[in-house]
Amino acid sequence: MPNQTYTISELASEFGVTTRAIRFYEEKGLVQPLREGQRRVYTTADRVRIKLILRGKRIGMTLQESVEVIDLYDPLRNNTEQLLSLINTISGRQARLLQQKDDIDDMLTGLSEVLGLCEKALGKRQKKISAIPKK
Amino acid sequence: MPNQTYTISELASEFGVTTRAIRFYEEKGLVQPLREGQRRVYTTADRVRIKLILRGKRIGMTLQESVEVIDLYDPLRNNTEQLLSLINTISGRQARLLQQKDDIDDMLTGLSEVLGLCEKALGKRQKKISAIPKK
DNA sequence: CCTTCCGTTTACGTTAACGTAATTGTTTGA
DNA sequence: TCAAACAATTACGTTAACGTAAACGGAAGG
Repeated sequence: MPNQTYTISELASEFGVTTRAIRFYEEKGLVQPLREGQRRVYTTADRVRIKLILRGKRIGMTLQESVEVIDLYDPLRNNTEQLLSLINTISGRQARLLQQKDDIDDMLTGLSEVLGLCEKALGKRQKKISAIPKK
Repeated sequence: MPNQTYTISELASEFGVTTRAIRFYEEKGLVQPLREGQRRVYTTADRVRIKLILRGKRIGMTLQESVEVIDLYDPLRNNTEQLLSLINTISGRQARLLQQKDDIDDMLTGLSEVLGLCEKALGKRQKKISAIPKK
């Protein structure tokens, strides 16, 4: 049943974004939902694209970069030169992603250290650590 | 010899950013270099801050977020409530970073698959793959 | 002395990614 | 039938993170 469709607000609430944002993505050509009269109708393919776009955003990519990455998947080239160029593009992306992982690991290491200090400083008086309500 | 100092253009070229960017960081209070007359003089501490800010940027953090993370390190709190709050903040950051790592891994997996297809499609005619000059 | 090379300040411009109305349908349940 | 809920279009506003240009100052070298 991948023939399911979605309304804009369904997708918006599923992904935790506004309908404005999704329409904006359409303005930018990132998705092209069908229409049922006036209303937009999103296919599962559209849904996946939006999901990938948001994944890109989470790691700091621009919308354009996200679509570039997404577009690496589809009409698989046959021309040799294009293939070589594609390989190059992919390698570049991979390198950046690995750099990002390193950055994240460094930051995680630092945070763990601070966390350790906190708990140590706290352990002198407390045994139970109750979570603080978010916000 | 951590008493070294740097000019703005030294740091700019070392980090591959413009002097304008570094001055902008100062405007935003992210660094506070000394002055030698009119000229800005950066200490190694300033240099580290800038480095951390740029690390944050690479993984999609805003400048504000970067300083927030940096500021988690310094005047280690003693108040219990503040410590608990700090632990919470750190936990939140860690969660986000782990999410980012997952996103990156997913993307890397996808890219590797496409890369595999490329090389397979290419292997039928080519043995040597010469790198394409950048841009 | 003059030019060239940093560096500084001030200030307006720009791009991305939406937010925020305002106005106008359309459908649907009471 | 009529208001409430959801959707669409149009258009101006906003924030972050600089870019770019103008105008000026010191110093170093030929």
